[in-house]
Amino acid sequence: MSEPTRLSWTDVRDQIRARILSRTYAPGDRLPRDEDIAQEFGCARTTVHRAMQDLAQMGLVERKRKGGTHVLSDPVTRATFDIPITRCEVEQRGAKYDYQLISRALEQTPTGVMARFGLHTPREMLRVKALHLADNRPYVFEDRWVDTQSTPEILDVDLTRENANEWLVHNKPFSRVDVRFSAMNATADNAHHLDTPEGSALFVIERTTWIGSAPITTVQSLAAPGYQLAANTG
Amino acid sequence: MSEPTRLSWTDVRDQIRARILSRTYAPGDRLPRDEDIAQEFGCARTTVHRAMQDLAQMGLVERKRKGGTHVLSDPVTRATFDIPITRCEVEQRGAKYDYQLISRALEQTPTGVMARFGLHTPREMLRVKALHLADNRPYVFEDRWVDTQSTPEILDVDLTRENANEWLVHNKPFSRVDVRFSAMNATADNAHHLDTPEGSALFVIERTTWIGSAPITTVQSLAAPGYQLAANTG
DNA sequence: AAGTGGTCTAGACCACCTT
DNA sequence: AGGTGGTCTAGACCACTTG
Repeated sequence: MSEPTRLSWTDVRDQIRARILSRTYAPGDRLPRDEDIAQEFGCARTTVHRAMQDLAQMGLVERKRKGGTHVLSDPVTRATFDIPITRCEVEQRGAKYDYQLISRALEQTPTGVMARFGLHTPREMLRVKALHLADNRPYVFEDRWVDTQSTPEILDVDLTRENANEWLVHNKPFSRVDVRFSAMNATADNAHHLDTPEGSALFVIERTTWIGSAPITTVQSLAAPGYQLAANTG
Repeated sequence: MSEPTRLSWTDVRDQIRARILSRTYAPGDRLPRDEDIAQEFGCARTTVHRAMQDLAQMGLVERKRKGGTHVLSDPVTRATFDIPITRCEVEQRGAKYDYQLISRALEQTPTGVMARFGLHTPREMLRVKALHLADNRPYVFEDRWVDTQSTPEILDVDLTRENANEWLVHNKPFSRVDVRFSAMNATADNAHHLDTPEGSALFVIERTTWIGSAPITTVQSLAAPGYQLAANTG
């Protein structure tokens, strides 16, 4: 007798997904209750729950207590990106990594930086500009602000030798992060550091972190032309 | 007696995360076995498992059978983005949405498009250029290729009235998607459609979909200057 | 008020990976 | 070979939210 192996939650997930793709469950439809699906597949309700949890996280269905499970009618594409330490990113491309400190100074935060942190009053922070190189070519130019109230230790770090990006990642855990992507034309200053014509289109990553509600750092990373960020597969 | 309420998996997750943030469990460290943690917290192993699953997905720890659970030593920032249907995006900003078809023609795929699909030989596809407007101002210019082998129905759609973006999302489910972000300078043609100076930095979203291994569509969306994409919070 | 998803438990077995 | 995470089950109770 060919007894079928027991269904796993991924099997259930894939079957349900197939039904959604084939419009057996069409956009907007309400799916059967977990318990009924469990009965149909001959598995425990927990297994169906695990499958549904995954589908909900992928953005395929929406689940509400009492409301049941519905196929989203205007599906969104959900993509996840990993933003590694710049050195790791460079080395993973098989390139030689180098780092140059460009400037380091205490400055009052301008309104743009205050907005990123959600602050209403200016504050003195450490501003650090630095360049990351891959195979001796400019790779990413970063303009960073570090809050010296939450992170006074940064003042003692020799940033000519140690990279603020890595020092923070290794020494300053954060509890909240905000990430934004955009594009901008290189200013004369940017262009100079990145060795690219003024006005070049640069890919911009803005990353701001907090510990609790206290600001830690915000950084605007400008990637040299040609930079492309790919979503995680899977 | 104040009997503490039973621990939920989110409580366990938050406690473990706090220990990681406070370096109780430092980067590279191996965490205790799930079962030991369960005993410490006085809960079932399943509950610890659920908590760990979440931490692993956040990119804070790595789990391996037999190898145990380790705190990642080079943590990555993981961010999730939702890319909605353009109309929804515009309407959610409280703006009026409009759409204009710019061109529609059968063309041989150039090498760039073949590469996005992973094809080795050129193929004739339907190329559709269109403009999305918010409050009568150009918002996103899209340059799309639709595979007429997998999606012949597209040839019968009146794209002057119906928007290829939405038609595909509602009628052509996909099983795999690739998303990439970059930046580029507006060409004369782009600049004209987006009503912006030539050379403006444009935010670029490339989105390619397949059903099984068959290509469906690939689209390069160029956002008007000022566009910014924010990661999901939470 | 009642229906539905969310979670917890305890135990069992499986599958992968390191040693 | 053995240790660890991964999953399944069956049952129970809880919590949200809709009618």
